[in-house]
Amino acid sequence: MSATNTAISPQVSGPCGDDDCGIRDVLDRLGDRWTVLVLVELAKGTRRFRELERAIPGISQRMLTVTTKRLCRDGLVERTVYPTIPPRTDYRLTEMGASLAGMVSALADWSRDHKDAIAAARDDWDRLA
Amino acid sequence: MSATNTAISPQVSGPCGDDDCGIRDVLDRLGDRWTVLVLVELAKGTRRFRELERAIPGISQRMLTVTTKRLCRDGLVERTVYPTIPPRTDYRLTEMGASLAGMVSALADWSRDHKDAIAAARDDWDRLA
DNA sequence: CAGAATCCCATTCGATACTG
DNA sequence: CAGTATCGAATGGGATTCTG
Repeated sequence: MSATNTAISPQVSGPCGDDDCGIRDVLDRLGDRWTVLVLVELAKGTRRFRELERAIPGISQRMLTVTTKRLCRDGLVERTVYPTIPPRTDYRLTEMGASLAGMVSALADWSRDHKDAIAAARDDWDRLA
Repeated sequence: MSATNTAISPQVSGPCGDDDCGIRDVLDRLGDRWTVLVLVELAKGTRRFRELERAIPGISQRMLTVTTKRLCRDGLVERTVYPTIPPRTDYRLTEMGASLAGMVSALADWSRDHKDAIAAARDDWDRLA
């Protein structure tokens, strides 16, 4: 791998010259259907399993379990289990998770700013299909 | 739950309250295997089909075609065809595409800064598996 | 060179049912 | 409540072949 110079390229600040540095790991999570929504919801504060489920319409129990588990594995979310009856589990962002949520927020801002332009471009394209 | 206070939260500026605004459209593209790499390569300048293919090791002709086409459809990339023999096609970012590439760059920076921490978290998790 | 078309496998995800 | 387990459909993407 070329570990030489990322400083030359003017357009791209310091991302990844030839390979994908670590961005694929991140995008593989962000890219799936639910991770971002869970992240955004947890950015508002600590949530229980059931609260997340209700806050994210359409998510299945299975996918919520899978998604939160992956986030925990990556050190982005912390899980606290209270062995009460009925059981209770709290999910909250770690510091790193909150940091990522900030990035997601920026991306969400971008998306909102450009969603109309994207939709218009698609219309043009599809009309000429 | 309190649906009032997004202004209190310091981490999340103004993303999307309950739904996913337009961010899913963006992440659906960014999330797939090759879009980001094409974006990063085009951020360096105009590229021909074959140049992109060589610059992105492992991509198949099919996926390069599919990926560039999707980017064109979304108005992020412009295609210029020269009806010569042999044919020649130039790809370049639109203004909006360059803007998105900037976001991707920021995300790549974040990924690089945290990839070690993420890897460490995964190791910890997997060790207790 | 720059694709389009086809085949096929792997992964993802939704729905459902069951458990401590 | 907070999960786990299993199954089937849809999707993504690789390899290959063909064309202007």
